[in-house]
Amino acid sequence: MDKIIMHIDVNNAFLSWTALELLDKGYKYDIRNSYAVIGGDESKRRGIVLAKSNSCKKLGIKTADTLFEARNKCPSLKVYPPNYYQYQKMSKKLFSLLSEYTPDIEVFSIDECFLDYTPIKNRYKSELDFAYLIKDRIKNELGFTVNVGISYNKLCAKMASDFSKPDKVHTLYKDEIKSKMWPLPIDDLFGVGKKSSLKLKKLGINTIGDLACFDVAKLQIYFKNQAIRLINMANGIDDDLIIRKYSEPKGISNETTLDHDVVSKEEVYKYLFSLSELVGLRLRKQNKYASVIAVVLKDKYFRRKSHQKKLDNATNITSEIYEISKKIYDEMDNKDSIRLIGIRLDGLTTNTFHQISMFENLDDRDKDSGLDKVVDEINSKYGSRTIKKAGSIEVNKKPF
DNA sequence: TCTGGGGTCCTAGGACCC
DNA sequence: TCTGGGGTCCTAGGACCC
Repeated sequence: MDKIIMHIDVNNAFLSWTALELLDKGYKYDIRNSYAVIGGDESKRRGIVLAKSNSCKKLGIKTADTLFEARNKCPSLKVYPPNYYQYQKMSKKLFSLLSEYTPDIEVFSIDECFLDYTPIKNRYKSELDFAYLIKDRIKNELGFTVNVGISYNKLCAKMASDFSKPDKVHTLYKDEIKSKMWPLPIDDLFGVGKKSSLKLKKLGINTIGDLACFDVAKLQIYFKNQAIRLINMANGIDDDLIIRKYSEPKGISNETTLDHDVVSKEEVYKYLFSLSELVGLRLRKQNKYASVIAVVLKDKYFRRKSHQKKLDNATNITSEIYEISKKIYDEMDNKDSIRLIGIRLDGLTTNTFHQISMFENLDDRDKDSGLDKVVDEINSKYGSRTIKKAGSIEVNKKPF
């Protein structure tokens, strides 16, 4: 018997959640009903659209547009800054409301999740009944709207929740694939982005239905191993049915766009130090160690470059992360002035297989590890970044 | 005042080993 | 004189997602 999977997706999440925050603070009107977007800080060169109201959408404003573009499309546009603490708070409220019904929930992002309805289906009249129940409860109790997609696998549930918005429940059963999904433009298929859609259109594939019926062998010439997966998806076939209640992160990264392009090595080092602190703290919070450290750069031409190093011994010590990332940066021999810099930790393990090397001073390592612990404790007690080590600069305020 | 930040997965090529 | 091939690990970059 098929499973019944639901996908719950908050409509204009960041905008809705900021709207609620403002109403709470006594704002007289609801920014959801106006020409408003949530956008980054232009003076810090982060001026893009993170979320938009429905009226803005109608004018053609898209997520990730520059605010400059957005204002061209809508001169009376109002821009509000994101508040990630608020978003986290609302996200928690949403998922805890849903958890009242079942533990079988996979959090997919801050504003989306999958829910396995199969084990609880006998408690309700129908899946539609249940979907409307949770949708309306969220609207009435939490104050924002969601879309709910119902299907027999995650892919199709997600496709369904995207059909028409806001505040809607949609189904996409097997016998509805042809009528509801095939007419959609190929760009609407989950996993098909700009590059792939361009390639597909050159092959005459313009709708999901076109792809569903396309010759596999011919598609393989252009998409190699991805061809079968693509055609399967267009036919609503997705073997990933597992609801992952919690999945271990594969990597931890922090990156920051600099408010001006930077060439000086000393300045780069300062950013690397702050980033090391950030990723190190997050790593230690999870009781993990990293065995790969990568430094990521974006130059003024928006070209991304990265360099990584596999460590003999996994680490979670800020000073080690810093020293290694400095070395990696030096090896990159970067000559361009850079716009963004980041550190990514990969190959996360729960223990460090530390081998004593001849040149290593274990006392130092213990000292550094102890220092991290003290700093972490004080920061968690009195608010993050109460303590900053010398030379550290503010790089990021996001709590996640 | 033009273009974020945090992720995952895939691919291709090189090194190295047997 | 000609010139294996399979497997694994590592790295850099690309594509895509929210």
